[in-house]
Amino acid sequence: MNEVLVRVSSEAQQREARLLQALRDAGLRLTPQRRAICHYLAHTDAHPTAQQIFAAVKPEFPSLSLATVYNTLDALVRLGAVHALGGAGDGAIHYDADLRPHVNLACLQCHRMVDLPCEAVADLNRRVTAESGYRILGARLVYYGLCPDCQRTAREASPTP
Amino acid sequence: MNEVLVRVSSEAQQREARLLQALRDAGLRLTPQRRAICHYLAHTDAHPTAQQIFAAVKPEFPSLSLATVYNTLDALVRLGAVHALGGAGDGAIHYDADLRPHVNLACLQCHRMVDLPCEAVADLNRRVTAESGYRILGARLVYYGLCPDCQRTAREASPTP
DNA sequence: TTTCCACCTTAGAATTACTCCAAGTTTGGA
DNA sequence: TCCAAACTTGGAGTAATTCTAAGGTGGAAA
Repeated sequence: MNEVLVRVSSEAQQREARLLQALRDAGLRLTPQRRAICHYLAHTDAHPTAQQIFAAVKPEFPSLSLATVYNTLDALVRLGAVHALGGAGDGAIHYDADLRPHVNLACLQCHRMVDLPCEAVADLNRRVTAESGYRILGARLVYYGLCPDCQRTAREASPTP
Repeated sequence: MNEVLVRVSSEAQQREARLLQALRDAGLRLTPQRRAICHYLAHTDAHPTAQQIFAAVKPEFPSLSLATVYNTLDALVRLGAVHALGGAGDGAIHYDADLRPHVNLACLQCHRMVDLPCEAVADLNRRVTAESGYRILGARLVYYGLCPDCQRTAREASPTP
């Protein structure tokens, strides 16, 4: 196992510990279902929807209900432990347990969502902090559009730039 | 009528003209329904959902169909003439005809949300467009934190920064 | 360790936002 | 004016999310 993989694994474990601690601190119970949901959220780089989380955790808990997934996600979002990213064009909400400042890119056609590390985000953070008078605790930056692949598809369909 | 109202009205008229021109330029037809939807979008400061637009325009066009609203909004978003803002917590998509760069500031304590005009947003837009390879059609930039009033309240309650 | 109850999970029905479709209507160029 | 392409409409259909009532369980207190 190389250095990068070790570091990534460590980050995921830290994320998982942070999610569980947030639930504990709020006086909420750590049921096996909630632990499994937090584990999956912390260890994925995708930005899964509630349905995808349900499908991923279901094999481990065959009795798992969608309502439990929604309940847990709602709690984590209200505690500020995960970010809810909506409007990817598929009508679903995507969840992101990575709270470090970054831009999310959502494709309105294929509905995939990816991260974009961006130096300009730090600059925006500084300016918003300085100009707003707010004590900034977090940010959700989502850009919507067409990914390179879907732009190519659209151009082939209608050759009007 | 004072100077501010005149200026606001002028901006709304410019927005409306821009929306209609975008449809014309794309070779789409300017039906009365589409004109009414553009008029409402350009003259509201709220970020209405498709349902709200439908309810607002319906009195003028009793035969108006929701499908027409969605069709028109879809065209305007694809043309980049309005921004689609998802994930407001209500599962619906909100539309914004104000393309000027700004961020939303949400206070976690008093739950008020305000706009912050910010030059740095234009810079971020440029960088995201250049670095991502995406065709950007919209964005939702939300910062969470404590507004000045609630910071003062929090300091008085627990004097540990 | 045992008890107990407030909180949690579950299944399925209900709600809501949005999309699809076929038929009738209208726009805007020729 | 004429007409084909584009648009509108109403209703049915799809998918995400929320609600509800009944049974189950985590974890603090005894």
